[in-house]
Amino acid sequence: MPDVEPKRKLTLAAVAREAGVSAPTVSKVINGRDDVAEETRSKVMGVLARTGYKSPLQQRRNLTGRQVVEVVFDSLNTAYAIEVLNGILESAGESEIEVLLNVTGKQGTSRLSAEQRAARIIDEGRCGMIVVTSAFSGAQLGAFRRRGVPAVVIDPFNPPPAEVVSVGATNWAGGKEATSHLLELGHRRIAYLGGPDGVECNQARLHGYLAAMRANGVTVDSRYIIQGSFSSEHGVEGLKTLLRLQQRPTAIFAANDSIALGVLAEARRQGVRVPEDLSLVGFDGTSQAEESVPALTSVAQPLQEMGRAALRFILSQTRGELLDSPRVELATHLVIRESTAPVQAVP
Amino acid sequence: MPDVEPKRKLTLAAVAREAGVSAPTVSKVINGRDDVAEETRSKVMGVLARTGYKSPLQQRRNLTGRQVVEVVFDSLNTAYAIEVLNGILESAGESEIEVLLNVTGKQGTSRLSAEQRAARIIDEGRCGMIVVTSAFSGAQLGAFRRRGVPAVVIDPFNPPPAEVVSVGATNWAGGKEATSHLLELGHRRIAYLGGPDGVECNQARLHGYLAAMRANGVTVDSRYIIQGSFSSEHGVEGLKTLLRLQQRPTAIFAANDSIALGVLAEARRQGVRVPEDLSLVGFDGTSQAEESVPALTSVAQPLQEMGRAALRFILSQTRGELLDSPRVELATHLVIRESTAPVQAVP
DNA sequence: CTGAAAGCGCTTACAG
DNA sequence: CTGAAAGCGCTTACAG
Repeated sequence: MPDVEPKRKLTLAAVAREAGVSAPTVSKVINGRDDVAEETRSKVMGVLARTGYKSPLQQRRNLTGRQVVEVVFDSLNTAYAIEVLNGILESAGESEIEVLLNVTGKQGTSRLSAEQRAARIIDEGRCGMIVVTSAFSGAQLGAFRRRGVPAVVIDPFNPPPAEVVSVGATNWAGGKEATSHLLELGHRRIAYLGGPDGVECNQARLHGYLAAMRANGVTVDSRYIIQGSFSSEHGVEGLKTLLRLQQRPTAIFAANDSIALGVLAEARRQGVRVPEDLSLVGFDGTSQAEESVPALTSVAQPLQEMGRAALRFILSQTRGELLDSPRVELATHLVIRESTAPVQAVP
Repeated sequence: MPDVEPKRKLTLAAVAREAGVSAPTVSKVINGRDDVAEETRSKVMGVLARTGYKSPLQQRRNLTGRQVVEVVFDSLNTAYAIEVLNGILESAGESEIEVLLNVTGKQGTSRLSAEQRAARIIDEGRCGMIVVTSAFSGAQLGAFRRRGVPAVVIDPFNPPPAEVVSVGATNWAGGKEATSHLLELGHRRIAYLGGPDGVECNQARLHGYLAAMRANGVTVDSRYIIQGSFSSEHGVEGLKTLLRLQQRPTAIFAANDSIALGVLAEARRQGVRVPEDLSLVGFDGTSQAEESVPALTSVAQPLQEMGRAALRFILSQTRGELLDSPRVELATHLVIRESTAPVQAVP
């Protein structure tokens, strides 16, 4: 006989009845008055927990107020960030979740300490937090977990503590695929224009590149590896440096599309033709790569899907579900466009 | 004798007394019921605003949380939107206001009616709403105002009702300046690749163009005016159409940078050199214009500043201040880069 | 469209 | 400590 009582609204009075005390007594327990016998208090607390009583204020919040997830970016000035954000927003729209957006800028993690922020998130009944590229240290992320705030990190700069869920892409495999593509086109002098040295996804891409080179028995000239930042400026400067070499590379694998577009712009200024004189592969697969002339061959990350996955994981954690793995990597795939071609006869 | 009555808590009943109506009536106004005479409603609204009445829920909320402003975009897929958003976020950060982000997509104004949305905004103690490019009809915006939700519109597609504050740029003056620049370079065959026909800022830019042409005694060939959408595809198609004309234009004024970049990409494919064969001016002054090759001459809008201004106006309204004008236009300015040059000897 | 009356759910003041 | 009674502030149902 299933429990199909006509579900009346759960009031303080009902809790009182259930607990065998008066309404004022329940009120006192809820409001933390101290003029309640310890035995009475725990009896009432038990009923409150069991029935899941919510004050009208809380009920109201759950009715009108939709759940809110806090999303923190270090910056919104990249196509990468926008696509991830769009994925989160789209997914949030479907789940009727609202998105509170925070951009911390380079100065790091804004004025609030991790503790203050965690307290606020709990206080205001938010369902969790998504952190995109850095902005929080491992220690800070740990603090969230300890306070019970569901948190998911997308492409963390450093490996997060084991108990924090993180979402990324198969950067190593992507780097390997990009480089293999160039090798298959006959290129051997392939340069790598990387992002910030210590950042994990950059390292993974670099090592994918190295793995492909090694697997093909190609020795890497160390001057062909130039780490820097994920910016078009780095692409511009990187190409300038590479063109000054005696042995110019015939192909460049750039660690993201911004770098690649910087290379493309500088190549045009220098009269270096892409792909005739120089093949070029980017990473990210942003719309910019598609729209450039020549259109850029690039390793596409499922950025929107990463945003969507992050939100999904927040919701799972909110529901108390356990995730299979604290680290999820979504597959990248190489999109071949116009910026890569077979190597020319080497002079 | 200053008014130093012992400040009793401001209740709904007190507001009713003050307004000379009953408590139920005030309750109806607050909850947006429609069975209230317009006159009564405005009388009560006046007292509510003057006394600064807050429902118990709101009172509670002001104690715990920070203020939240809701920001609604139709899409986040343009550099334009990102820059406006960054302006809002920056300004919000300084004022310790949080930003709730909503993207409605093309389907229009999401699942919620204006009434529901307004109710939710009030209910959750949000301080107002910024709407960027469309997403709400004039009638809907009016509904917000009637419910007392401070609202500011940035670049509305249609002129909003008089009582709604809107922020934009001097589109007409900008269009005129762009066109004058081309005229000064000796161009006479100047085409206009516009955005959606009915959208106000596009019309203003078009009429700025027409005004400059007329002021210089240049007759406009109607085939040189092609309205479409604010997209690079429109630039691509527009240039194709223009190149099929017997009398090709020597210059194009594109209604935004995306269109201009579409023109640039197609020009490169067709072997049309910019600026030697074709001068090109965009509008918006986004970073894309700066980074393209050749760098794009463009009418810069102070997009970040527009975002900042919108948030400022929300806060003024929240404080009950009256604005000097319901419409604010920030100045545009022409940034001359590499995509414009003196007209060549005409064949 | 308005408001007197009844109602709701929680809290307060206080007698026991 | 407890709870009957009064109170508070808002909302609902409905007569006019």
